[in-house]
Amino acid sequence: MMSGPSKTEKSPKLSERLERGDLFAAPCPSRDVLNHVSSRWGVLVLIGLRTGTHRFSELRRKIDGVSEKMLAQTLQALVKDGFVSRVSHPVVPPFVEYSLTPMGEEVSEKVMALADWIEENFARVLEARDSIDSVN
Amino acid sequence: MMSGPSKTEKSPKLSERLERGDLFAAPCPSRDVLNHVSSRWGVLVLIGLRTGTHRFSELRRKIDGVSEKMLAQTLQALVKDGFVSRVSHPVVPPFVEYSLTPMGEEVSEKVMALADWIEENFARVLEARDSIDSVN
DNA sequence: ACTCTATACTTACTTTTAGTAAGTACGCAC
DNA sequence: GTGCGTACTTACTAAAAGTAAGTATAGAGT
Repeated sequence: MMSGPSKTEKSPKLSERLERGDLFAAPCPSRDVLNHVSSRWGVLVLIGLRTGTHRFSELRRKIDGVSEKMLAQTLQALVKDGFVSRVSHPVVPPFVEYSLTPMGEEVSEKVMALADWIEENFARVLEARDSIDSVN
Repeated sequence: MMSGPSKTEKSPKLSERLERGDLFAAPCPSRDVLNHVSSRWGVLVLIGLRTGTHRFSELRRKIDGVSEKMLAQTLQALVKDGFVSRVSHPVVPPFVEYSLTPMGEEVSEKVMALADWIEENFARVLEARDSIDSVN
């Protein structure tokens, strides 16, 4: 009767986990990167830029529902992480171009694969929700 | 003079975009699914369950930093969407088992691919951050 | 001349969400 | 009978996201 629960999974030391970049370790810095990429708007920006360079307001119109504040914030994080490049032309009115870096295109592919899967299998999710509701 | 900014990208009607499940459309319901899956803890739960069935507190210990509240909330969303199955044994103390459904294994693969990419390329992100800092 | 629009942001403020800590029911070991 | 462990839920607090307005400047329209 569950005398030895598997709570005693062999636990590699924290330092070891961090060296390899273990996402399960709380202080793992790659968690931040993952969060930027998989954040609500991060995902959509990475996918939105796949068709090429966009300026700020163009992206804002494309990604329905994003606020200027959040778009700016999201872009800043992605630029800092090296996924997006920002080219600002010092004219008036402002003209700034955003595009994917080579690295950005790589993550974008992964993110896109995930998003595509969800769009394609959305009907199955709806079915699952229905049958679970009927169980309760 | 940028007289004709490309703000006039041909915009398919909202109804059309929703029919195809267009993530760029704000009211698209698959955005919710994507958010559950790509949420901070959703990602880690989906990856954590890949090695097999876990009970609640086992997962909590595995995913360092998650609170009981958030783990419960995350699991509930994933169960409702049909990615995770929950089997409760009516004993005391409580014994509940969580595991990936076939559908859950499919998304988990995509999520895992993304997470793996980030862990493998984390060094490149750090380099990017450094060089950007030096530009400013 | 003067208002209006557009750009790419930032800033103050409000609302929503996440995180923290404690509580719960029950059995078992000590 | 005191404390531990399970799988949660519930208040409360902190952090994040969302909203609205402000900013500088040029060109279009009236």
